[in-house]
Amino acid sequence: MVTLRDVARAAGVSPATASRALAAPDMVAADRRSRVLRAARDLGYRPNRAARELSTGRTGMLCLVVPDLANPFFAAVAKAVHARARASGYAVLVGDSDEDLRTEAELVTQLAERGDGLILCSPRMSDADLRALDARAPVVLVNREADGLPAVVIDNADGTRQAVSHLHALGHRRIAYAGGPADSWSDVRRRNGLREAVAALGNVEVVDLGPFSRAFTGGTAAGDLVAASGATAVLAHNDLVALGILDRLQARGVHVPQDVSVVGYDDIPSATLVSPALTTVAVPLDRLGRAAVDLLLAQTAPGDSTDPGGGRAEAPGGAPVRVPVSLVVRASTDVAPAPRSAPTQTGPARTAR
Amino acid sequence: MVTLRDVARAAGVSPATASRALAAPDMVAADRRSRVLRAARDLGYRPNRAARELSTGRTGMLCLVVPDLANPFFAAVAKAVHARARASGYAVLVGDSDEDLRTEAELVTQLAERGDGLILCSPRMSDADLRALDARAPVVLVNREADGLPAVVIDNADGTRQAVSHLHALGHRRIAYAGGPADSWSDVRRRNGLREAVAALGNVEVVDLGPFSRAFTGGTAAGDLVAASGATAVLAHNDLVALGILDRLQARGVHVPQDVSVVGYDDIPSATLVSPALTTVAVPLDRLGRAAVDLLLAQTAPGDSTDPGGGRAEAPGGAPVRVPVSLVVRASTDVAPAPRSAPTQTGPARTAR
DNA sequence: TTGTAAGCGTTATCAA
DNA sequence: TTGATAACGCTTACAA
Repeated sequence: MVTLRDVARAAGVSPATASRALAAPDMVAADRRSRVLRAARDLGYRPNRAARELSTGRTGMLCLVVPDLANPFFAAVAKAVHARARASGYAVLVGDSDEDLRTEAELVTQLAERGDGLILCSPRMSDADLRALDARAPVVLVNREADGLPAVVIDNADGTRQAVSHLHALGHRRIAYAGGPADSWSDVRRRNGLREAVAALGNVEVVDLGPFSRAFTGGTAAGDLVAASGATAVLAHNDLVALGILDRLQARGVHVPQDVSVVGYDDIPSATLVSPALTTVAVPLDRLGRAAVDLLLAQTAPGDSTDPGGGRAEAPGGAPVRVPVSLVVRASTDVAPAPRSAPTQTGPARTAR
Repeated sequence: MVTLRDVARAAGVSPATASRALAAPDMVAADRRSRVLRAARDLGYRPNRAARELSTGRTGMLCLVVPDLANPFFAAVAKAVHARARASGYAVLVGDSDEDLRTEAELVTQLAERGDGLILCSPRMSDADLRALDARAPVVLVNREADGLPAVVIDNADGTRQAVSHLHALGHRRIAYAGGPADSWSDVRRRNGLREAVAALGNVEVVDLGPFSRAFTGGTAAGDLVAASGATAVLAHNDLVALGILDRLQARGVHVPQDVSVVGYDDIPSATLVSPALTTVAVPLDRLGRAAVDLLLAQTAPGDSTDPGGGRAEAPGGAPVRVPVSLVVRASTDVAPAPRSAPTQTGPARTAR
């Protein structure tokens, strides 16, 4: 193994100069610098990570913990985090908690001592535990808020607002909502947006179909209720539920969008793989991931001076970064509602595509 | 920060004894051991990773590089790798090459010096580059073979064999194949399986629809050719292509499976989100990932003695681990083929569901 | 600008 | 079984 001493010797300088020539080129005279650089190249010098870490206390790695890597939602965040981290010279240590609180707790404590900071995606941990963790290593929350911890969240309420507004514009006046689990942090917020939007509109009626599992099967169950609800449109907690509804409605001979319009949330890739393609509230997962990295690096950054008004990233403990969402209109809401009459009739659409 | 010296001092022993008490408990007297353990606990001692790494040369991390984390195929592998690595006390450094050769090359060299070994999933690098990398750090290939490097691959050919056999049993005698890119390592093997199966059966005819992009859109293009081919069944390179075919056929009024049966490959989650649900060759991604970790750890393992006939994992440089695949029959091949007549007719199915 | 030398926290070697 | 002590390879005061 080639060490810095070897390079220094070959270049005829001290190890300190060699170190500086590589890390802080401006601090060393041009001729010596080039000698060092060449020696390093010739010898195939690769700095020893562990030694550097031991000396500096920084690993150049950040940790990302998600509930499920195989979930397209979190996979997209992971991809974005990786890209942004890499662009800043960081490697990514990834943790999959398998949707389990205990696993999550173990994972974060293990990873905390391996990286320079943690990005926690939809963590289930308590606020207190999160704060305790933050004392060990800088933490950034994604899709979750806790006390004053830096966080980046989706503007959940605004998404439902947009969806309702879209449906209202199409003429829908009776809209069903197929919500997620009652204890879901995001569903509460999506419901709030729904309530506000409806209140603002005045002439819209909402049928709460009740909570459903956040999966395709949840949607299957919801589908039957939609058909019986007399609603001309349904807004689902997320795309998986919406896809389940779509499938169930079609199996029952209810045409989408002619008889019932369907709107999802998240815009997972599958939304475009079905017909009709799903209108949905697109969540910019890549922005979520990028913002999280920026927030973390802002805390971790060496130039951690007071920096008055300098950095563009949120100050630690500042207000959460709220990422905007946007409705993507596709075929599943392509037409105006049929006249409000029998719930499950399959009459001709008022407006054909 | 609490160091090992602090613990040693508190326990009234030397740092060396403290180190041993924690790492190799049997090497130290019971009384001292318990004193050290208690002191460590009381003081909240957390060993410094960097120092340990510097001293031992081992990081306790392994690196995983995939072409695309957001691809459900690779996401599943990543999840499995993570789970298996964690069970063995390893953390996972993840790299996403974004399907780009240059990025992949940079990534692997960067990661190689951070972990104890690399798992490369469907790498695009040349055999020579892979060998060169292996000289730096232990490498295990997934879904790729190169020289004598340890690898774990899918039994691609067998999957197509199973699919053809299934279709043949249903009565199909004219089968279309919508292949992937010509330079695809796996498509070549899937084609081989197809050829062999057809040769063995004797009375089956294959229509090669040509290469398609491995995406949904590739399937859309293939769909039209299927309809025109006069085939009663189509086998696609992968599920995405199959889904595209499904969508296109349905848009054209061709009923699946009554008019044409469709079979995919991979069994991505979306395969069950469409109707009819997709019959497909299921690839056990979790086994792929687990096997890869086992293979890597077998190389990395400290007890690297000759171990005659001991370990259950493949010897480095041994034959690639070949993971079996299995056909999952779903609705998209649920009926016997309609009588061979006009290519795109939408006549009634011979057998209803 | 450069060099010397003192760490960084562990593990491993070698006597005792 | 234990304890000094020397690595491990790099960074960084501090001096020159």
